[in-house]
Amino acid sequence: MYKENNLSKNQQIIFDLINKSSEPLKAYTILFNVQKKGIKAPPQVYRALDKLVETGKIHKIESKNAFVACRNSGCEISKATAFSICESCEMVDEINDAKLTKYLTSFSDKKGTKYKRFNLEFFGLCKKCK
Amino acid sequence: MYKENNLSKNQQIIFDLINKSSEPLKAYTILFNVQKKGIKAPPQVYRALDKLVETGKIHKIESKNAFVACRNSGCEISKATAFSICESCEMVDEINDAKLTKYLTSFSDKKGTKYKRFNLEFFGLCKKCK
DNA sequence: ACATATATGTAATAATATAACATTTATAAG
DNA sequence: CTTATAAATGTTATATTATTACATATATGT
Repeated sequence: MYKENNLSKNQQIIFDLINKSSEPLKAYTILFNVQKKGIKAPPQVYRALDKLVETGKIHKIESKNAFVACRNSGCEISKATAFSICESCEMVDEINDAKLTKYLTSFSDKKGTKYKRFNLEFFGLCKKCK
Repeated sequence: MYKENNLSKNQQIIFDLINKSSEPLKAYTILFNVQKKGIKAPPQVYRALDKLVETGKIHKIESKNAFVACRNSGCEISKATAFSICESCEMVDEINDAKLTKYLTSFSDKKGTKYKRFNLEFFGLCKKCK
C-alpha cells in the first residue's frame, strides 16, 4: 500500500494555507497563521516550504520572498516557471504558456549553453490596476 | 556645467567594488569590504545599491540576494534583464540577446497583457562545471 | 522488528533589509 | 552670491527573512 497524499502534516497545513490565498504569502505571515495549528517556529515553516518548492506544489516569487501555490497541473516538479506581477496591487499570476516554455528551454546563449531550469518574472499593471 | 560622472562618493565606491568582482556580491560582503573607506552602516550600502539598481549600473540577482555590475552597455536604465546562473560554481553571467529581449517584451499573456519589465534567471551548469 | 529515511519540535542565532532622524553636500533659480 | 530645494550621508536602532544545531518522533521498506 502506498500513500495517495504524499504531504506530511505540516506540509499539508502550510500548502492548504498558501493554496487558499489569493496572494503570495511570506514565511512569517504563514507562521503567524498556522500557530493555532501547532506550528510554532520558523524552521517548521521553512522546512515545509522547502519541500513544497522541491516537489513543485508551490513556487517562490523571488522578487517578493513570498510563496504561491502552483496553478499549473503540468509542473509536478517545476523547473520552468513564469509569473506576472502587478507593480501596483502586488497581485501575482502564474503564466502557463507552452510556447514560452518551449522558447526558453530551447534558448541557447552565446556559448551555446541551454538551460532546463529558469524563473521568469514579468512586471507591469494588471487589468484591474490599468 | 553638468557632471560627467553622475555617481556620488558612496555610490562610486560600491559600484567600483561590484564592477571589479567576478562574482555577485551580497550587501554585507560589500559592507565589510568598504568599511575601510568609511562606509560603516547597512543603510549606506543599501541606499547606494538602490540608486545603482535604479539607474541600471548594477542588477540584483534575486535568487541570490546579490548584485552584479551591468555588462550591457545598452541598458542604462534596465528593465529587461536575463542571467545565466551556474548551479555548481554560482557564477553569474548577464545575457544580452536582442532576440530574447524582443521576444519577451512582445510576449502577451492570456489576458493580452504585455510587460515592459522582466527579470529572467536561467539555471544550469557553466562550461567549466560541465 | 529492525534499519533507515523523513519529518517534527525547540532554542538560539545568522543574514538580509528598513525606519527614523539629524546633518551635510550638490544643484538650480533668483 | 545666496537662498531654496533636492540628493546624499551618518548613525542608532530595529524589523524581517532564514539557518544551525540537536533531540525526538513518525513513516517506510526489508
